Amino acid sequence: MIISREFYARSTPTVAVGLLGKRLVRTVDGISLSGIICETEAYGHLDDPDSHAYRRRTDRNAPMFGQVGKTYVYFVYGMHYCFNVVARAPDAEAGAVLVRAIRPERGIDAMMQNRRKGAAVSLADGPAKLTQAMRITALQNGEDLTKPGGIHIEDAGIEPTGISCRRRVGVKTATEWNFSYPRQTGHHP
DNA sequence: CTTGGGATGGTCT
DNA sequence: GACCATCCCAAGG
Repeated sequence: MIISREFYARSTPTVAVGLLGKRLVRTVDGISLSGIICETEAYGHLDDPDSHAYRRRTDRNAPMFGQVGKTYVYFVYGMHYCFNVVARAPDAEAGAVLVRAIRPERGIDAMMQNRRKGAAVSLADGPAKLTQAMRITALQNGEDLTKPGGIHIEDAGIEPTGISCRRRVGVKTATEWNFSYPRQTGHHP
């Protein structure tokens, strides 16, 4: 079942937690790539100095102010893309959830090729590794995640346990808006 | 295990 | 001109 738009019309941290255990599905070249979301990070608006949307609306961060349930993909460090889901409460102006890690399910061979890796380890356990494995680029910016097509998110019937909240990675603000849950056996993710 | 540096370019000041 | 919501590899404990 594809997740409907109402799911994304709640507070950004709530959606960040809610996305844990959901399945990210991407179809490219007729091949289905999928994985279970296991780490997310919430980014707000005026309440969040480290958010792209903190200062004002610009061409780049415009998706964070747009319709919820769509993607916000941006380019960083001159070579990487990060994949976000636009989500915010009805009374909020901007917000998005960075998906930092998935546990690959289908299309692992294709993901290894996309990542140029010979082994299925650490395929998508980082924001830029994830986009590389799933071939997500700026072309996917603004796509609707609530409809079948190139990319969508669906319920996987998983109820994550042992969710931990930590400070976000790579930013200054001490907001505990990073959410993850461990796999049943082994380490993170 | 941890630390440090290079790659590489768009965005905002 | 500085700053990145990063990754990878090499070197050191």
